[in-house]
Amino acid sequence: MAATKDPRPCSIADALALVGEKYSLLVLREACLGNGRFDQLVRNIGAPRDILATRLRRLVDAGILTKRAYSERPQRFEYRPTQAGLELEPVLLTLMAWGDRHLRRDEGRPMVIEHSCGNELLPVVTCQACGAGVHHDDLTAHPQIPGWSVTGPTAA
Amino acid sequence: MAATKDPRPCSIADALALVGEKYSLLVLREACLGNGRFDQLVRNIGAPRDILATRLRRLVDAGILTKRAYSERPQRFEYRPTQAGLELEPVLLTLMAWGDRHLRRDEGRPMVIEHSCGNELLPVVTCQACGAGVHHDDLTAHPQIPGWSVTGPTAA
DNA sequence: AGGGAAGGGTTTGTTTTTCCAACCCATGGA
DNA sequence: TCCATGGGTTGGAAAAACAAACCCTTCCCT
Repeated sequence: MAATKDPRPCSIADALALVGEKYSLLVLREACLGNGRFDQLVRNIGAPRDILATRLRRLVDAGILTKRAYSERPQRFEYRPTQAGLELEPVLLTLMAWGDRHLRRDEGRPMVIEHSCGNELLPVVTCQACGAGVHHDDLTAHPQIPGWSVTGPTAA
Repeated sequence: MAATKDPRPCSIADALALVGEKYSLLVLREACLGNGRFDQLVRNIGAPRDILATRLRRLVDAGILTKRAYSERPQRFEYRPTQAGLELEPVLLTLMAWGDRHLRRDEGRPMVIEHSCGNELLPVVTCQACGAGVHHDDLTAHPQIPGWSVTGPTAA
């Protein structure tokens, strides 16, 4: 049996250990928008400068951002998303859509994303195999690790 | 021009203000899995009990979870996702897939999700209008709020 | 040459959160 | 009766966030 004090092994938890700290995903948002300079990040995110510096180091170490000079003399830097960082963008888009739907029922949206197809982007999470939109009731969880079963309606 | 100290208005930031605190999304994960009892949450998440109690209050207040009794005498409670909570599940799935890809290249995955189509779920974020998978280069951001423009390759 | 200002941070000291362990209370079972 | 279970609350110590000030280099203006 699992020892009485370690949590469920989980990629969500692991991902959040990297990008789940306060401001981290907002840093990634700005980097994806092309606003990767330190003072832009400070202004657009509203985070304390020291915390931001800490987050940037972590995200660079994790391979989610890179720090590149956009000017030598004077040295000036810019943070850009790596491939791994760009692959987190769908998480941001999905979260943004959720916020638009549930937190802004009557206000306008602060940002609209246009897809290259010409329409406004409404992100939908689909099953790669069948293409259908994903809904809770269509899912069955299969824990791969002994001792970490699941009890509810999503159970294996 | 915007005052020198308020951040960009953003649904991602607003959503994270609700579910971005440490453990909140893991609570939702367990609730979605059907493990919504206090001691299950403590064990499966590994969070301090007092923090968990705080998070649960916040998530219930935010309308993401509901607290329902599964037994009177003795009173025993269970937290279940609301509709709004279920609609956050795609965020979790997308994050899990990212973690599986980037944080576990060589280990096995801790959990596999089966879709009702019979295949293993690989979540893909698509454009509702055209059905295509979403990639960074296909997106153009249109800020709706004067003063919050965007500079980079995703610019409007 | 002197005096900013911009950019990218670091330092210092204070306020919040987290964390851990212990405790509490009601019911139920041995 | 005594202990276990479930669902928390409490108190004190440790860690993190915060705000404001500071630092350093290079450019620009006069």
